[in-house]
Amino acid sequence: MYAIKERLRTAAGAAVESLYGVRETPQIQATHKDHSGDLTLVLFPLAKYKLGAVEALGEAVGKKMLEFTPEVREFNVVKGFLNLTLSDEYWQSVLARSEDDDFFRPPPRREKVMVEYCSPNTNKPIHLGHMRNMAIGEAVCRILEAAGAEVVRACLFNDRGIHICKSMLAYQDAGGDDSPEKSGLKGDHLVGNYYVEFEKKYRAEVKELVESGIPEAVAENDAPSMKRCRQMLLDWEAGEARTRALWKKLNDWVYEGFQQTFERYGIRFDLLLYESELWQRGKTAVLQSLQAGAFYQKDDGSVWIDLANEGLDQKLVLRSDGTTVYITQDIGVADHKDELHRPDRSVYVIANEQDYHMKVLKLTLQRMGRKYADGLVHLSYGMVDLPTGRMKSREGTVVDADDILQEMYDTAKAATDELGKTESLSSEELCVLYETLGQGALKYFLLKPEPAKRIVFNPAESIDFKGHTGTFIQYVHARACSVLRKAQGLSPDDGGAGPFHELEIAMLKQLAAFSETVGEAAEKLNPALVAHRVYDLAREYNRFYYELPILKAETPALVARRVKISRLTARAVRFGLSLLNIQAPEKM
RNA sequence: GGUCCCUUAGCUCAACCGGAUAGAGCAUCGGAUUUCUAAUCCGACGGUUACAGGUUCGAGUCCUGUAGGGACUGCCA
Repeated sequence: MYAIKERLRTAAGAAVESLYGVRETPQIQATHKDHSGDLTLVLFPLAKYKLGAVEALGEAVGKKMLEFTPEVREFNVVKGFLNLTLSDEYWQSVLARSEDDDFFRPPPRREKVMVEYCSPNTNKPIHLGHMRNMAIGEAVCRILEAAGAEVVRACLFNDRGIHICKSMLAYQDAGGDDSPEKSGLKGDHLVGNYYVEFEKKYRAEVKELVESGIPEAVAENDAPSMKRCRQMLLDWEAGEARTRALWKKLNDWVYEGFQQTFERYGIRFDLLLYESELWQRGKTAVLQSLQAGAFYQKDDGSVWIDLANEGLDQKLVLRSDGTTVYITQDIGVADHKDELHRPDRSVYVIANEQDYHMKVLKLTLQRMGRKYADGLVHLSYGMVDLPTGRMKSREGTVVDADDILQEMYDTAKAATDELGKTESLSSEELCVLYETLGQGALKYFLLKPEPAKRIVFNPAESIDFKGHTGTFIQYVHARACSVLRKAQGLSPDDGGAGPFHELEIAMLKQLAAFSETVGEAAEKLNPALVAHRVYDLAREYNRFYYELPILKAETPALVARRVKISRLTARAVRFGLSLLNIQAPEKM
C-alpha cells in the first residue's frame, strides 16, 4: 500500500499544481467505511488559498486523477474529501505481486540495533512481569529483523549484590546438601525458595526489634541476618573462596533453570552480560569524566552529576568510599556494549518504574561525551499488576512463569478436548498443539495493549481463547490451511476470474497494508501494532470465508483466485504471529 | 516539592502526521451449520472520549489548568 498511496498523493499534488499553480501535496488515508472508495485525499488544506469551494476543487482534481492515473476507476467528493476507487487492474496487479518474498516486508532499514531485555536477578525465578518484558523484547527484535535491521539480543544478569547474598545465606544456613537433583526442583525455583526463607527470617527479626522499641529503619539495618548479609557481600567482593564457590554453585543452578524457561518461551540471546564481570568498569570511566569536569566531587569524596539544567536533580554516581552504585554499573555496561558491537541504536526494554533512571543514564552518558548515547532508547512498558496491586515476591504474590506456562497448556488442552475435532492428530502433535495454543493466548494477551499501559492480570480468570485473542488468529490459520489442503491439485490459474467481490478487495487491502504496519511497528518499537493488524486481517478472512464460496466458487479461475487469497492469508498470519513469537498451527 | 506515565461503552482494549457518524472483543439478548474447521459469522443493546478552557476549516489526538490512578525522585539493585 506504500507505493500506491505515494503515487496517488504525488499525482494529486501535480494535479493541484497544474490546475491552480500552488504546491500542496494532500494527505492520503483509507476511505471511511461508510463512504464508497478505497483511498481518500484530504483537500481541506487547499481552503487557505481561497481558490473556491473545496467541493469544486475536489471535482476538478478528481477529474484529473481519473484522466491521468490508470489505477483510479472512479471518484466522489464529500466536503473536502476526495474518495478514489481503485480499478480491478490495480487489484489484479497486487495479487500478481503477492507471491514475492518481500510482499509483507517494509523497505529495508540499514541499521544495527542492540536490544537488551529480560535481564533478571539471579536470586529468584522468572515471573509474569518478565514474561511481558520478553514478549515485547523478542517481538521488537523480530519486527526489526523483518524490517531489515541487524539485531543483537542481549540479556544482562543481575548476578551480584545484596539480594543474591540473601538466598546464599539462607542456603548456607539451612540448605545442607540440597540441590535441584535432590529436591526435584528447577534450580531457579530452588534458589528462589531460599530467598523467601531469608526474607521470612529477616522480617521476623525486624518485627522483634521493632517490638522492643527500636525504630523500623534502624531495625531493618541492624537485624542480625542483614548484618551477616552485608558481611557476605564484602567477602564476595574480596573474592573470598568459599563465598565465591557458593555463589557460583547457586547461580549455575539458576542459569540452568532460566535456560529451560527461555527455551520453552522461544527465546535465545546472542549476548549474555554478567554484572559480576562488569560492575567495576564504570568506576574508571566516572573518575576520568570527573577529571574532565563532567562531574563534581563533594568533601566526603562522593562523586555527583548535576542535572538541574535538564530539570532533574543531583545524582550520585560514586559513593564516598569509592564503591559503585547502580548507575555507575550501567555506565560501564553501556560502554561495554558499544565497544563490542557498535550498534546504531541500543534499546533497553525495561519497565516504566525506571523511566527516571533511564533518563538520568542517557543524560549522564551524553555529559560524559559518549556519542553513542544519542542512540540509547528506553522502551518503557507498564507493569503487570494483580487485582490486589503489585506482585511482591516477598509476599508470595508473584505469578511464576513456569506455573503460568503450565496452566496455559492445561487450559488449552481442556478447551481443545472439549471441542473434540482433533482425531487426526497423534499424541505428540497434540502436545505441540496445546503448547502452541496456550502460549499463543498468553503472548497475545501480553502484547495486545500498548506497551506503555499497565496490565492487570487476574489469576482467578483464565486468559481467553475466544474473541480478540491469539487463539482466534491461530484458528484462522488452521482454517485457511484446511482450505489449502483440499485445494491441492486444482488449477492455480486465476486469469479471467472476473471483477473482484468487495470482500475479496477487503482482503487484498488487509494483505497489502501488512508491510506498512510492520514498518511502523519497527519505527515505533511497538509490537501491538502488528498484533492488531494480524487480528484485523484474521477477522476479515472469517467474513470472507463465511460469505463467499472458495472451493465451490462459480468458475475454476475464481476458485484459483480465492485459494490464492487463502494462501496469502495463511502466509500473512503465519508471518505476523511469528513476529510476535507465536506459532501458527495447521490444524486445531 | 520535582520529573514522568495513565484515564475512551458495564469490563478489556482500538482509533494511521489533527480528518468524515469514535470502532472491536467480553458480558447480555436474538439469529446463522444439507456447503470449504461454529475456537466462527450476522444483528441488537451499550459513549458528554475524567473535567474546564484554548489553538483551527476540523480535537479522543496538540496547548494550559483541574481531578483521579500509578511509578520514580536511596551512598538499594
